[in-house]
Amino acid sequence: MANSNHTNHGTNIKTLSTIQTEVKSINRIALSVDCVIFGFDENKLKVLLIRSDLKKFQGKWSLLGDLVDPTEELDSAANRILKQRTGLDDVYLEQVKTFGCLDRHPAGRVVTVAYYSLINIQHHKLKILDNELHWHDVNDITELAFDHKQILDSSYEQLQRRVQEHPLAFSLLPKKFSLRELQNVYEAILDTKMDRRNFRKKFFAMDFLVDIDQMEQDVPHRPGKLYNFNYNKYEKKKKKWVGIDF
Amino acid sequence: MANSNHTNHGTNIKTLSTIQTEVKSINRIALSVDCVIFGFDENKLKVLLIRSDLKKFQGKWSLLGDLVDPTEELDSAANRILKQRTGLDDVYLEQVKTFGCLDRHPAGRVVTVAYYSLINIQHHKLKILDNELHWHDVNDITELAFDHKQILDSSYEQLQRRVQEHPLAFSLLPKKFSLRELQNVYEAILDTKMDRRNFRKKFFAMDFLVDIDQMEQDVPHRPGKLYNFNYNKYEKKKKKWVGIDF
DNA sequence: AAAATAATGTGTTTAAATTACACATTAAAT
DNA sequence: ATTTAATGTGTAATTTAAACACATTATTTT
Repeated sequence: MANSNHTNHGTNIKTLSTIQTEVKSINRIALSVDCVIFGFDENKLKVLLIRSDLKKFQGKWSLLGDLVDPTEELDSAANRILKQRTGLDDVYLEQVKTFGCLDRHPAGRVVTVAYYSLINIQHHKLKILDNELHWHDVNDITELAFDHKQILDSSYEQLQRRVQEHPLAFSLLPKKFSLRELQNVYEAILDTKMDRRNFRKKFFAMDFLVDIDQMEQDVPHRPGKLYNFNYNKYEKKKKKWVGIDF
Repeated sequence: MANSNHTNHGTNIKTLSTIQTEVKSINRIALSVDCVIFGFDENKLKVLLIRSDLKKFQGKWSLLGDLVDPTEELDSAANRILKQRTGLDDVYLEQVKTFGCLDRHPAGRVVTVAYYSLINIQHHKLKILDNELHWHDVNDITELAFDHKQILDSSYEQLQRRVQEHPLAFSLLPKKFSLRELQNVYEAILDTKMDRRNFRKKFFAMDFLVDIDQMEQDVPHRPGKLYNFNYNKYEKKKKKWVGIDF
């Protein structure tokens, strides 16, 4: 933003650049961050929700969010919420979109910046326990408090797009995973079935999987081999793609 | 956002749901919208910039933006800026990302929601004239006021991604266009050269171009045929794609 | 008026990527 | 020892993308 104040098309345009000291209090707006926390369990894509305790949304579930402090970075606010709710640091976090409908919050104008994050459910299973937090199947959610269903939908769509072009799926899995687990993640996120042979072929061709020479443990069937994802190699080789298709 | 106030991991979490009436003034933040206005001229991708009149950024160029009024929708603010600066309604507009670095604005904490828009330069050429607005080659920009270079880069990257999967390019062209012009747009945005025959084949195969049985006028060479893009047909047939590639 | 110019317009061949598809192997469970 | 249920692997067919050259048309130049 920020510019000169010209008269243009008969409209007097005053902008931030004319404000030399501070933005007037009357122009300020409450800002929040909402986190769509995705997990993967029982071959389903899950999202972590909390019961709303607002009267207006009694009994409804909502995303995890909080106001942004004026001295706090947006990403820091998102990370703070994740740490508070899951106990996890260093989770995959990506901004999705900002939602600012005038009537989206009963407390008045609250603009919210949506993030989604991908976590490994096993890593924090112990930390939910009590309270009103629960994992929900993404595909079973029909209604949420506020405009959170809309935020969830946008986030899920962005996840579906991004997971096809970036190595996100691994953030939902343990460091060691079998190809079957990996395929299950993709099938859950993209809501589709894939051919096992072609799936394996594709990933082996990419050459980012490291055979760590270990097998699955405690599975009720023939154990599969375990792999790591080599992020360093990916960072070096990742492709810039060009193609038109719609 | 919005939830209960639990004690969790030793941290007392108070959130919006505890605020029944209104968010405290002290928690509010100035919010702006910045528009990256893309155009296409002389076979180059252009962006509309204005000279900053902030002392701190004297002589520097900046994006077009303004504060969001607390009673104004985010999209409305973006449309208002576009209308003010270009005189255009109904332009293609897409939210990119929200930038909120603590020190991004000298006037204090100002969080800005970035949008990019695609307009046909010819349609409003008359309206810039005076004032400090100018079109700049996207690829020649090395520095901008505020964090606007970063905003431009993010917007340009998003445009490059989206233009490959959605029919955005047509928003930069007149309703009637030749295949050569269309290819020039893609080559400018993606910064690449394409084979003319394969390009035409691809678009004819998509079957969204309507031959309007007219030829280019006043071109200093053999005129090409003119086409429309059939948005209705596209909306009906657009594909949901599934594939993994990174 | 004729020749030169500079762009449009079109098909085929080759290579690469994706899809479809079936059977042997291994460890666990019975 | 047998059954079960998953892992693990290769090839052929199809589709998609890439490479590539020449005739055509309107304009411009001579």
